Amino acid sequence: MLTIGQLAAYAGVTARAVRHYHQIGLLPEPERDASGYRRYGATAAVSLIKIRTLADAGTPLSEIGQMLEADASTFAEAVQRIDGRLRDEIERLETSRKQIAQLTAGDNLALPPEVISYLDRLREIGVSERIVDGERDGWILVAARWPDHIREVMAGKHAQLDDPQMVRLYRVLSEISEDDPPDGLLEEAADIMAGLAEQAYTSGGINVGGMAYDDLAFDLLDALVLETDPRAQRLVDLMRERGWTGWNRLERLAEPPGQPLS
Amino acid sequence: MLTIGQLAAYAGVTARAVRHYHQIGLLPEPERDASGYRRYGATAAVSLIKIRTLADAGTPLSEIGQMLEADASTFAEAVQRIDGRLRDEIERLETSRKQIAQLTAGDNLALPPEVISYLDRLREIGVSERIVDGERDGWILVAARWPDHIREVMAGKHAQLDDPQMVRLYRVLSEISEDDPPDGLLEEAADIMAGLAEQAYTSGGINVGGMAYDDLAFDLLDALVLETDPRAQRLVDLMRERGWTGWNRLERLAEPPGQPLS
DNA sequence: TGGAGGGTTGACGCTACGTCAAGGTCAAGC
DNA sequence: GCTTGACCTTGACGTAGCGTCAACCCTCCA
Repeated sequence: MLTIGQLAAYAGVTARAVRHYHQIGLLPEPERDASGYRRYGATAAVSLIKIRTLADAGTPLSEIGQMLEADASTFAEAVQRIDGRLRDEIERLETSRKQIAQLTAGDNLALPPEVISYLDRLREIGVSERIVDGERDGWILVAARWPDHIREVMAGKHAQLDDPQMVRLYRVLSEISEDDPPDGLLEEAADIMAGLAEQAYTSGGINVGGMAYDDLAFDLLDALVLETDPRAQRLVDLMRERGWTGWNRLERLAEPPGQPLS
Repeated sequence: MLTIGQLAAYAGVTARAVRHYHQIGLLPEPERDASGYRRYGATAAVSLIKIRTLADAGTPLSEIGQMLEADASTFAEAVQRIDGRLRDEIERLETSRKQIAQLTAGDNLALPPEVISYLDRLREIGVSERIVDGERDGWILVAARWPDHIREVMAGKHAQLDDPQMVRLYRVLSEISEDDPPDGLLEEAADIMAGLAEQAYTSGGINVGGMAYDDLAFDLLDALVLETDPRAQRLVDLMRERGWTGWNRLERLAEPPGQPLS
């Protein structure tokens, strides 16, 4: 007669596992000896080995009991089910591995390559790291909201960088984001933005289907800028003076500036 | 400002998940509005998306916090660790799939093919299903104890089946295992066994290195027989009268039968 | 003004055990 | 007979990542 430890050792499991199988009714509780110890016979050893065989093959404990009593066809059916689950799980993990491989290449954090190259180009232009970080976070929001439009949008943004005015704007914004920016820069930035907005307005700007102007994401983008640097509010105000409202999605004010709206 | 449900929807998770991230300190608790609702800004949305990106790639939540603050090399290191764990997990599941594929082929329950063919041969010979089941359980114990010797052992057992006496023994045992066996069969079985034992004894029998005669497994095998059918005890007694002790591991008695041992 | 559809905290559930805690038991050596 | 170490007992909490009640409060819309 075996003690629980001997039985467990024979089957290559821990005593705790055996007790667990008792608890869930998978292995019947054996007789106790005079001192209360569990005492096992050979059939228990056989049962335990069968249980471990199925468990090692990926069978959930909750199904092992039925499988041990099942006929051949029911058994085969169960095996199919379990194999299918294993396959799904493997597939999931393979997907995870692919995704994590994408993350290895720097701090891109799930951003598509188009965005990464745009950020790199900003750095080349001399845009401050602080601004680039802000851009990155913004694009994270955009990529989450419109994963299928991101390439189109980025193509447009890349083109915009060919305009020297846009480059100038980014550089001015970089200076503004410094701890102690020179005076007058805010106004200069607002002037450039207003010019670019005018240009975009007449040429039609970047219009991508599926990106509705009243989308929550635009509000989030605007909010993100203000959360990142509250001084941005000043720029918004200056733009309003110049006849534009909003930030990531500039719109021409209906009323001329200086006039009360109501 | 977003409610928890809106934030969750934006990132493609459930509100419960967001609360969970608060609980474990992965995402900071936001301000509450007048009615106690959590109110989130854009940075929270960015953080949440970053968290999900890493989590979807298989990063444990407990490590995501540090990863988001890590520099590039620390980050890459962590990615390596996680990828390694994913690889291990996939390997484990692949192994499970292979094992479960083995189980598909009938009721073999992880027995090596040599044992399966032996059991099949027993059935061909006309051995009762009850005896075959008992044999199967016995071989499960043997295979668990000596997985590396099972082929050797089975070769010997296959050879034994070429002896008509052994075939006769199995058939007699089959009859005995019936609910109402004829008289005298036990004696016949004992006679055959004694003869076979004598034969094995003079020829040296099956000796496989690594299988010590005092092994616990032999006790288990003997116990298994008695647990499966207590009437086997009668056969053990008859064998003792014929000068043999044990069952799966017969040994010649030192004293002649009928003499007191002390 | 009522009801639907949000939100709040608190708690248990899931898997397959690992790991204490606080004892009682057994076998061996002195 | 005593100690010591290894083993047994039950009970309970911990793990990962949330899902799912329960019981209640808040908001918005017809």
